[in-house]
Amino acid sequence: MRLIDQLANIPLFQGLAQKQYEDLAMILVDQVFQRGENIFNEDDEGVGFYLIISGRVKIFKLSLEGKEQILHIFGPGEPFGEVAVFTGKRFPANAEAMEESRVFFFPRKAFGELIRQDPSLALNMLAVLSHRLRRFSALIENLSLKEVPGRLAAHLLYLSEIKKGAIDLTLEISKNQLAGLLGTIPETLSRILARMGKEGLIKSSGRQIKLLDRKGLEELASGERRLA
Amino acid sequence: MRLIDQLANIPLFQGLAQKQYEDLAMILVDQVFQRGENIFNEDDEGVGFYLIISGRVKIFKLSLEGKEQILHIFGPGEPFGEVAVFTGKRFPANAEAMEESRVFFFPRKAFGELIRQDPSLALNMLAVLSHRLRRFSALIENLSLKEVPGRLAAHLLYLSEIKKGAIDLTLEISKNQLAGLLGTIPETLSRILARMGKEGLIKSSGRQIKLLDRKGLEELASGERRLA
DNA sequence: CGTGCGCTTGACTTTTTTCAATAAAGGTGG
DNA sequence: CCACCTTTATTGAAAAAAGTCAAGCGCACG
Repeated sequence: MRLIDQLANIPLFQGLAQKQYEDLAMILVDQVFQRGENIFNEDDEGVGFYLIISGRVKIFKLSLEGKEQILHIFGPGEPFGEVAVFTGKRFPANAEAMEESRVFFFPRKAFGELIRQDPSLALNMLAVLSHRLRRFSALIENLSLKEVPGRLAAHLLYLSEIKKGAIDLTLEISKNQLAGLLGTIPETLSRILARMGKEGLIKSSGRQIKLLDRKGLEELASGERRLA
Repeated sequence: MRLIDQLANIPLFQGLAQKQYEDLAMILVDQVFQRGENIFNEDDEGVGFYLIISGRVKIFKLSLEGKEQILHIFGPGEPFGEVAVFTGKRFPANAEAMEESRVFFFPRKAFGELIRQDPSLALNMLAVLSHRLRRFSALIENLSLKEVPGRLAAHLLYLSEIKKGAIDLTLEISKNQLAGLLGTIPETLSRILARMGKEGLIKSSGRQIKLLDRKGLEELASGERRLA
């Protein structure tokens, strides 16, 4: 019954009845995707959703010219593709494994039954979606209200916050991907990183970034300050 | 029983048991806001959510310099502020009545009880949130992947689609607000409208906009074409 | 009838992207 | 372990897009 224990540790499935775990285990499909492998594409039929067991998956939009805007990067324990399940429409974005990733796939119909039976599951799912909407609000705010240095500063502070205020950060993604996450391109990111370094706000080498002037970064993020 | 009938016609409350309508009617607070009146602010405690009965409400973020990014414009039958209910955190944006608006307020705790009792209510709410995430994905895509002419073209086509393909559109909001919705400023919007007119894509006067070259607009929206 | 707001236009500045070239890093097979 | 090749990152110069500032028009509303 290893599988059931695994499910019980997922936040999304917290606090369910034993029977629910068994049912979940019955309907899921265990899948593995290789690094770079495509999981689904925008406009594919949304026949179910996924839950990451190990690895990382990026959800992104693509422009005609090939520029990509990353919407999310998800890791273990996080579900993705649920929106299509509840709207009954197609996936609104693409999903690709960033490294070898194991995921559980939950078919739409069967999962719908389960959720109908257990309000806790529905409430958990509501919390997940709400949290996601909140993150999107922040992303939209950044994209439209801040220029790139502000977005980057906000992102660095966010990373630091996740690490309980740590000053030494290690990027978990390539700078190309970070650019995609910030809604810009690698060249621009590179320049801004360099400028932040010159102004003594950060010290960056490779994927290591050290925050030297937190207050300065906060001012940048809020728009009170700008880079020379 | 007028109130209950009113509730039964709201998509969010579709298909509930009679008892649920009575309960909903018991907990709601009937409120009216004047044009321009503030309903809640970003970072206010999320003590409940709202449902619009009549009027229109805009949800928006504000930058330090006062530029506003409109996240949503909601009308009758649409709920707003629910994210705070399910995350237990503060509101992620501001809400303001765009005209005299009547809303029902549902206190967080009481509503939580109801949702726990009725999976249909939870499922409806999931559908609403999913739909919203989908719209946000589109907004993010537009903000980061398209330049302003493309966003405007996409928006005009969207308006036309809502009107079943009508060619004559009437803006329901001021151009200032349209600018906020598109993530730009009034001056830029004004210029682009003028350029689209010169190129024979549209004809605009005041709040009337006539689409003259749908294919051209589609090309703009997808990035295949650009304005001279 | 004047004040104010929404809208437009012009000139100018800033920010970001594009294009191109090069450097550094990382993995693969010999 | 090294040479090779691909991917990732950086930098400069030029072009394009959007934003700022300022001025002016027209229309609604008190």
